[in-house]
Amino acid sequence: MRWVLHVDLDQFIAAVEVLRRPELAGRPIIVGGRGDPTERAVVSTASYEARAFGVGSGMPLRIAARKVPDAVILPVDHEAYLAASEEVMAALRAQPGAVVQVLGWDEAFMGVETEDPEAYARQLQAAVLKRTRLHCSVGIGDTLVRAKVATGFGKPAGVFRLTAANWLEVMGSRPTRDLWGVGAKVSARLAKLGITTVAQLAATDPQDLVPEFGPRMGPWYAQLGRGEGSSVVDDTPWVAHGHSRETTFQRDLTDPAHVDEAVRELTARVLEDVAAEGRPVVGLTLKVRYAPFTTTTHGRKIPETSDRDEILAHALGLASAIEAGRPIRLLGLRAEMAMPDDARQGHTPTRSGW
DNA sequence: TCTGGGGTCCTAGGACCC
DNA sequence: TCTGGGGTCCTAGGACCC
Repeated sequence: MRWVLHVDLDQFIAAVEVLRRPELAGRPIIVGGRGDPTERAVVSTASYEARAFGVGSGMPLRIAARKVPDAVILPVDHEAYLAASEEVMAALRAQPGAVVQVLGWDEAFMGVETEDPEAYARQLQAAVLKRTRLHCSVGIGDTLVRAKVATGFGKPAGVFRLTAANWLEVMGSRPTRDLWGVGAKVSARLAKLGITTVAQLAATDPQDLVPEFGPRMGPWYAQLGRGEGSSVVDDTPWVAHGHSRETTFQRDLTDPAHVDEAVRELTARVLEDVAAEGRPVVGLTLKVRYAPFTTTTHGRKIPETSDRDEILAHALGLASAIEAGRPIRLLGLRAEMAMPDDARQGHTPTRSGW
């Protein structure tokens, strides 16, 4: 029988840090920014020991440090995590008959053919541990959504199966927020319609959600409530649509000359990534976060080009939309690239494809 | 209390064309 | 004075994920 497995590394970033510094094992570890809790930055990952103090991803580093007085605070080291990730994915691909769809540094879907998915999962965990010294949890499902949600029940280092047979029994009484793809905003809008639990969402007529969420998202949420959707694991290599870079300024920017300089620098950084792929740029989007917390974007399609000066001129053009004198906390620039004709759209299963 | 950085996809509404 | 209907393309903004 065909199964979907979802593999998720346990506290991945913190675990990688412990591998190269074994003396940190068992200590509360917080990884974020440049590792300096006096700077503006957020937590990338906290070890289980730090999570016990109420620290989690996305929390301002300053606050996390305050919550855990004797925490070990480390800078983010992308290269190290990428290298570890590649070893993990290689271990997954080495499994018998596995189709592997990478979702991020620390997670992947696998399509496998087996009569005993739990045994397959256990063997997989052992193989990953042997090759990388990292622990992972595995969700087993008959759809991508069910496998993904199942993993949460397996953590840490466990295995959990979620299928049509036990979906409502396990998930029915839980809040819609626990679903993959339902965040704070959507769960609030569902609640406004009287839908607060997964069971209630599962029982909703898909068409009834169209007025609130539109023709695609409405029916998709109803389907999500039932745990249904695609069960196809797709290992087509991912082709990025674009690349972006952001900078949070330690002190808010007000001088237009500094803004101009920041845009030039962002453009250069974005073009490093773009140039490495050798595909021309077809659009630019400038993101501006004014202090304290208003974010706006200014985008434009541009005539296809790889010329740095041309791209820079477009970026500076977008920057002219910035409100003069208003303090700026963050600037981001995204470059959209021309897509090869045969490229798959997106690396994550698309909402419509689920 | 102060909110990263890298992505993807969907929707609304305006501009424009026939 | 009252201003179609359908279609496409584009930008802005929102939402979500890791």
